[in-house]
Amino acid sequence: MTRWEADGRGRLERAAFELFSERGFDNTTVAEIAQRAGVTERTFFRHFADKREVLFPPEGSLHLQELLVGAVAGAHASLAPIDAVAAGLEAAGAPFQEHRDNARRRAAIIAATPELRERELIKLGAWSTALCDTLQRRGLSAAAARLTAEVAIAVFRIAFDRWIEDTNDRDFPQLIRESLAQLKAVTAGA
Amino acid sequence: MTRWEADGRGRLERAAFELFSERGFDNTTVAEIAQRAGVTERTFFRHFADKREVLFPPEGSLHLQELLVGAVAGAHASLAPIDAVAAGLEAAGAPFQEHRDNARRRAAIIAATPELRERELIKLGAWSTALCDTLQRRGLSAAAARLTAEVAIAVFRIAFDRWIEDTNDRDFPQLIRESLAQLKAVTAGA
DNA sequence: CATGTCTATGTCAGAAACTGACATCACTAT
DNA sequence: ATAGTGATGTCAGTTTCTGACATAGACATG
Repeated sequence: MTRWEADGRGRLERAAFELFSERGFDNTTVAEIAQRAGVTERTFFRHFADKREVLFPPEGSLHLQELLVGAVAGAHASLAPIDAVAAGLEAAGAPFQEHRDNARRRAAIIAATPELRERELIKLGAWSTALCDTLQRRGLSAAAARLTAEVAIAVFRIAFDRWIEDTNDRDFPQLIRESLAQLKAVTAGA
Repeated sequence: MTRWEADGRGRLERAAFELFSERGFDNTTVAEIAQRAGVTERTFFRHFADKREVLFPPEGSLHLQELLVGAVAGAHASLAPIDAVAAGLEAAGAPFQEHRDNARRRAAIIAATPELRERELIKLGAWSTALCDTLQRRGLSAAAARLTAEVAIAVFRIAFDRWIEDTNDRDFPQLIRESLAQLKAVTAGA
């Protein structure tokens, strides 16, 4: 038993999610989030570096990054980098499958606010950096690794957006494969 | 004669650039920028939506976006999309050539502060959207256009970073072509 | 059992980023 | 002349975020 209700951080995340959904990010103050979670505003800022960060908890983002990097690092050495990366993207995408409604709500919140889109972009940038390191460890040159990593993340974002918008319930890994195939077609040139 | 010194906006941009260079973005207040420019803090916020925006004036960003889009739209219809895009990227990159020192200083400021990197990413995202529209007007499917546009911007960013870091004074268009060639190699698969 | 340390939180004051409402004053058109 | 326009100043207020210090339960140690 602690002095306070357990999992203050989780309560803050849920309160923020609800309030952002109801009235939008801009029309929600940190004080309101804290109040709904039953803590102080100051406590909010001890858990999250800033107001946006509450939507990007490390459990989610870091975990996915590890899946991505792990799958790429573990892919058979004979695989071309781009195909090792494909395996990584599918691995990172798989966990979403069961949380589609939630993912959609979250995407809606983020899409509605430029500030949040900025944050999302830089989070994906971190994935790209991690992926780049991993690819270099697979023997790729720094230049090729950077390019591959950036393009891979672009493919992930596009596949994710398609998955969110998709009305036919196609599964995420499949959309990754399709996007990647389209990438190969598009870059093949004339 | 107006009541005030001319070009308050430009003075604010220059003052901000200097101060950010000298002491960094975080250690500079808007009040200080305004003071150096000889205006009020309130005036700053009438010219720029927020403190970061002063580093991303529309004259720069929008102009380049028009070069990019214009070159792609004007590229010969027989060109493959990816090659039309290559022409656009070179066109957008060309103006930098003569302002390399300035570009480098600016890049240093941005690289030093996550908040500014976020803003830069979203600005490039706008380029991507504009490019996507243009590609669709060239007859590309929405899906292929999005993919091509995102990848193109990734190539631009990478080429730009290489150009900034480059010690051999290679020119920007050339770096674009090299990066694009590398992209084709990397996506070709095994 | 007493005592001390650790950790998560509360309290408070304050800086800095931003916003809305209203005033001012040169310039411009009628 | 007079009225209107546009860029700025003034000022009060909200919101985000930070630093310093206090508090209370959990836990270990003697």
